[in-house]
This record gives sequence, C-alpha cells and structure tokens, in this order.
Amino acid sequence: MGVDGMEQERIAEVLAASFPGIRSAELKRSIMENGTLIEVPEGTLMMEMGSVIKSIPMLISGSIKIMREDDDGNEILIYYLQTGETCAMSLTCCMANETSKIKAVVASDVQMIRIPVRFMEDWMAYPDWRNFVMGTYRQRFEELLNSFDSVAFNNMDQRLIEFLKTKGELRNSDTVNMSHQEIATDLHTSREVISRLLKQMEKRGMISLGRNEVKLLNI
Amino acid sequence: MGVDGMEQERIAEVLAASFPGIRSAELKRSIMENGTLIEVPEGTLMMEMGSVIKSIPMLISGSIKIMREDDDGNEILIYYLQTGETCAMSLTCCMANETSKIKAVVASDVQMIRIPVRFMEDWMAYPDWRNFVMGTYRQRFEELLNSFDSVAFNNMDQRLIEFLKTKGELRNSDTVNMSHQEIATDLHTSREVISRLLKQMEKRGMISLGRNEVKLLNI
DNA sequence: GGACTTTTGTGACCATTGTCACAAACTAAA
DNA sequence: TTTAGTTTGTGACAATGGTCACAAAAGTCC
Repeated sequence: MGVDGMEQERIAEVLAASFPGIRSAELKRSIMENGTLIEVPEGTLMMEMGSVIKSIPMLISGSIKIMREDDDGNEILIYYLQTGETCAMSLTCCMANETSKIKAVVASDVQMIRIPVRFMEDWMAYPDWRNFVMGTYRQRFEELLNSFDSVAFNNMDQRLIEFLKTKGELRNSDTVNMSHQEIATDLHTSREVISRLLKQMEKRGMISLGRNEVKLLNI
Repeated sequence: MGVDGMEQERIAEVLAASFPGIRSAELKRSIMENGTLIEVPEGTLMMEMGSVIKSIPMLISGSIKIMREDDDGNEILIYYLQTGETCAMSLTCCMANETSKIKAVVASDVQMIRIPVRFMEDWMAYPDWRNFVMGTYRQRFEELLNSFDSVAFNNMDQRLIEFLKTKGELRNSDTVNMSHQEIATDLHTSREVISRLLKQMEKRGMISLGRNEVKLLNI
C-alpha cells in the first residue's frame, strides 16, 4: 500500500471521527478515493466574493471565518465554520454553477478533506450525504438568521458581548487574542467604539484588558 | 372521477405552470395524490416562531411575508415568498424535527399546494425534487444574505428605497399601499423616521404621497 | 537605550435614529 | 354633520455610533 493508500486510511479515520453521520461504506470509499486531505494555515484567503467554487471543504479541525463584503469594501463577520461542518455556499453554488456570495478566511489552522464539486450530484443519491447536506443548510441558515437578528435588533454593546462569548467558546478559552481594530472590523464598526465599550465593560468587572488580549471574567 | 380526481387534475395543471422543474411523472403523481390545493386569504398567520411545522407550502399565486421576531416582540421583514417558491424553514425543520425560527403571514391572497412533511424524505430520491429543494435553499440563503447586508451596511434612507422598489416589483405596480406605520414595522424602525424620509423623497420628486399610498416616480 | 511601529485611551463633535408631544388632515360611522 | 378613530407632519431633544485629533503606553528592532 503506497502513499495514496495511507492517505485513504487517514481519511477513513477522520471521517469516522468528525462526520459520524456518514456511515454508508460505499460513500465512504468514494470520499476516500476522490477527496484530498489538506492543511491550510491561519490567514489564508480561501474564497473571495465572486470567485467560482470548484471544491467543497469538509472541516476536520480548525475554523474558517465566513464574511460578507459590500461594494465599498466594508466587511462583516457572518459566522465560523468548525469541525464536522461544511460551507453552505459551496454546496449550492456548485450545483447551480453560481459564484460565491461570501468571503472565507482561515481563522485558525485548518485540516480538511477537499471534494471536487463534480461528485456532489452523484452523492446526493446516498441518504447519508443528503442528510449531511440538508443538515449543513439548516445550521448555516440558522446561524445566518442569528447574525441577522443581532445586527437588526441589538446595540453594539450587546453585539460585542455576544461576539466575545462566541469567540471564547470557539477557541475553548476565556481569553480572546485580538486587537480592538480586528474586533471592530468583524463587527463592522470603528476601533474607537470598541475601545470605549471594552473600557466600560472592564470598569464593570466583566472583562480585563491587555494588549491584544481580552480576558473574559463575568460575561 | 370524483371531486378528488378533479382536484388532482388541477394540481397537475398548476404544477406544470408554476413548477416547471418538476418533470418526473411518478413524482408528479405522488404530489397529486398527497398534496392538497388550498387558498389562504391575506393577513392569515401561517406560521409562528416556535411552532411545529407539519406541512410544506408550494406557492402557486400570491405572496407570503417571512419575518423574524425577537423576545421583546420586535419584528423585521426578511423576504417574500412568491409563485414557484417554497419555505426553506419548512424544508429543513421538518427533516430535523425542529421548530420554526420565523413567522409567516400571507401578504396577498395565496393559492398553494400543501404537502404533509412525511413525504419529504421519500421524495428526496427523485432528482427533480432534490434540485427543487436545493434551488430553494440557494435562493432563500441569498435573499437572507441580501437582507443581512442591507441592515448591516445601509442607512434607513437606502433601506427604505430598496423596500419600496421591491414592494413595487412584487405587486407589479408603481403604487405601494401601506401606511407609514406598516412600512416602519417591516423595516423595524419608528413611524416618525419613515414619515420624515418619505417627505424628503417627495421633495426630491422621487415619489408622491397620499393617505395609505406611496406612488413611485423616479426611484 | 533610542527610534520606530502598533495598540490603546479619550475628548470633541457630528450624523443618524429613536422618543415624546402635539396638531392637522383625513375617513368612517352614527 | 358631528364624533371618534386613524394617519400624517413636525419640532425638540436624547442616545447611539462614526469621525477626527492627538497623546500615552507597549512592543520591536537596531
């Protein structure tokens, strides 16, 4: 068994660990044969708005930041993709041959299986794959709804609290290592607003501040 | 051939007219046998947040307003469903046995085929149905993204212009018959803000105003 | 240590939106 | 035609957030 064989074995392992819903032996084999296991370092731009989508990522570890951009270059965070998830945009766009409506950047070093889009159609015949795809849609739709809510109904202070909480949970840590400017960009506001709000929160004992660091205390 | 037979014939007709993507004879027959043709008058509350979804609507005529509500009863318009479309929420939720995350109200008298959710799983075996479902998802996701954009990046004046344009296109008319209060509710702002902005737009010759009426001129 | 860059803190001010108050215009019903 | 309810117009003011300006603090590189 050569290098390919070893890679296929590894794919089988990570599939079982990260995508437990995919059980059909035949589907697994097809994923093993046609998917590629790749690693992508933090900061890599994986997808730009308007770019054509040629492959579907199945995330094994790390996280990917999904953002929306407008014509003037303003951007705002929509949500993060994590282990066991995939990109809703990839799934639909490749079926309709549409271009991406979002931008994706690796938020922390990623391991993933990359699937060429041409298999999508065929694999829809497998109930496991259909459920995976439909489940992905449901989750993404719900997360997008939540982000929509947040922007529509909440003030910046509430949005900032939500953001810090989510970041903490995502990294499984009570420290968020970002500059005020980075946070401001994700929330699509200005650095000054974030600095002011963080200072307020510190005074109330909710967090403690350091350079490139927010420690979550009573949030 | 009794009443049922006549209803089935009507369903066959409207299917062909409004859902041209569904071609499989077998699938069509199943829809005819298991769907019900119903009419729902304007203003009917079709779905509340948190309610359990038991059927999928396939829209033949009219339109349905899809809204999001927060805990304090604030609400905001997400988008409208029209002929040939269906509700993304229904599709996913019924598969995952989840409750609705949105509220749906009939915006103008609706004719639709109602499908009990239990057929969803079976019908996914038909490529026509899968494509219909995936296409629905893509459209809904994109529209939700657009609404998100609008709230995230645009001021109220731009959002109001977009809203009026969309309303006009939807009803295929250059007159929007709504009170300022109704418009304000859809955009989740206050009546005064809308009154002021509309007055400005009238001064600039973009619209003309009447009681419960906005005429679109140079918008 | 000194020069430079990055990050944070903050005051001042403006624009947009939300809120309150009240009047005027219009409609419908008695 | 009163009367009551609905819709619209508008001024005043508050709250939030965006922008500008500038300084202080913390890190980096030599």
